[in-house]
Amino acid sequence: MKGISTTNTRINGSTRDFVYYTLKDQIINLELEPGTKISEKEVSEKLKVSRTPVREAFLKLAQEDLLGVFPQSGTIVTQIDLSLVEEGRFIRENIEKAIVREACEALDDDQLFQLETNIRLQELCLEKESHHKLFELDDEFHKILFEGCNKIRTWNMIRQMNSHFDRLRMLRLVADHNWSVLVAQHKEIFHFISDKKRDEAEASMALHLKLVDLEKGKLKEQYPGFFNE
Amino acid sequence: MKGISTTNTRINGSTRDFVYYTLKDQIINLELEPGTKISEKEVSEKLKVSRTPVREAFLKLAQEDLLGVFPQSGTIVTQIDLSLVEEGRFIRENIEKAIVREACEALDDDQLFQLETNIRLQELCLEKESHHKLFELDDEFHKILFEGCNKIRTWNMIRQMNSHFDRLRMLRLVADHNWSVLVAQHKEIFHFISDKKRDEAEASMALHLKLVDLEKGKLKEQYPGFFNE
DNA sequence: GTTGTATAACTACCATACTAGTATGATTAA
DNA sequence: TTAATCATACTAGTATGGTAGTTATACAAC
Repeated sequence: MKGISTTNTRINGSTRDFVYYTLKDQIINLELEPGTKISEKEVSEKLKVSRTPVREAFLKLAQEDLLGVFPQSGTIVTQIDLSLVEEGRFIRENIEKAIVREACEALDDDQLFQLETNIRLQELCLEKESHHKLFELDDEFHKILFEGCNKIRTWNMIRQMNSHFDRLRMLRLVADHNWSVLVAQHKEIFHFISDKKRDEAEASMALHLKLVDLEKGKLKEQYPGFFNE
Repeated sequence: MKGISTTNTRINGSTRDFVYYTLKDQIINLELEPGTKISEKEVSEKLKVSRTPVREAFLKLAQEDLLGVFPQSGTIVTQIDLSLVEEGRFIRENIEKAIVREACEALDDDQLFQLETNIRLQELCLEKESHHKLFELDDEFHKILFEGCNKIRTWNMIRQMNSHFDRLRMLRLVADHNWSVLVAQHKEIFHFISDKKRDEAEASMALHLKLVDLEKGKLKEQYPGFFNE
């Protein structure tokens, strides 16, 4: 039961979404560690809601492979599955390579400005060492690209598909490896886009999304028990 | 309420999944036409189950954008959204181009044989004019490629993301346009794979997934009311 | 010590009752 | 005739009770 916060601030209107976002946050941030056993009843009591919305939140999280539901038995926070991480990465790489090419043509001045602003904020996070915020800005950066290409639903799909990838990203930030590389790459991608250098932008993006890959093994050593197999 | 079958054969164990697959089938097959209004209570009575599993099936279908749920108001089968179709197609194209390249190396003899068998069956469907079966075989063909590359979950994700695309594919088959082109393309892709011609395979796949695109407008004219905007 | 079994304490699943919004249509007033 | 209001009949959202299946433990037999 450890880690389930009781702060009751509803982000969204519906109870179901409130439970969903609360749990997802805690899972991605690894406050709810992989392997932790949880139950509908337990969560419903902690969050002071009935079991129905909790159950529905569980279903959604199970679809993202963040929870493993075993009928009549129990529910656990899944371990990080490296082959799932790889599939997520594979999807992101191939989609975003195409996106970044399109972005070279599609982005308007306002969106380019948004990217620039975003990068500045990332640099600020480097100084302040606030990795949570950096995590969000990283997502935001990529999201802007998808918005510019009118493919926001594609982005949402990727986000759903990449929960395992996200937990690894979070680990990487916490483990305090070179954040600056990440920001530098964003910067590079931005410049290639605004210069409309499609091939370079694509290559840079591909490299960017291979970063995590390299650190997989290291992280698995550092945090065994978070991983399966 | 038209179109909601009452045959009570459980494919899967859980009531929830039974409801989910029943409804999804009917939506993709356009038995439940876009725009149709349905309600939890109505479906639960027809299928003789309680509202809870129906509700949970609704949630899942809503996540795939096949149902639009309006709180305290009602639920409808969504219209086919061409921009969603395009996003689905975009994803498939970029992922499957990468997959088919990998497939040139990754597929073993057994899997190549599976593809060959599949194509034979497709040809049979051409003669028999059974478009439902052809639809399934089409999916199966692509699925084999993903399996061969150890990316089955990527395929599942794509399937989820492509419900709108699927409805258009179904329309295309029903509207009885040249099915033989489709089968011929599968054949071509197969040969490029077994000959390990990566570039040609990729190009062929890209073309294959652009087919639907061309017929969009035609189908929209033929079936207005199925589409939004 | 090991194995088999009964049982008690869980679990998620499903059914149903209740709540609170929303749309609609009749009624009334202008 | 038109516009506003209220009653009513819907809807999905939430709460809760009961069921059937699983797991773990205690204890008996070997």
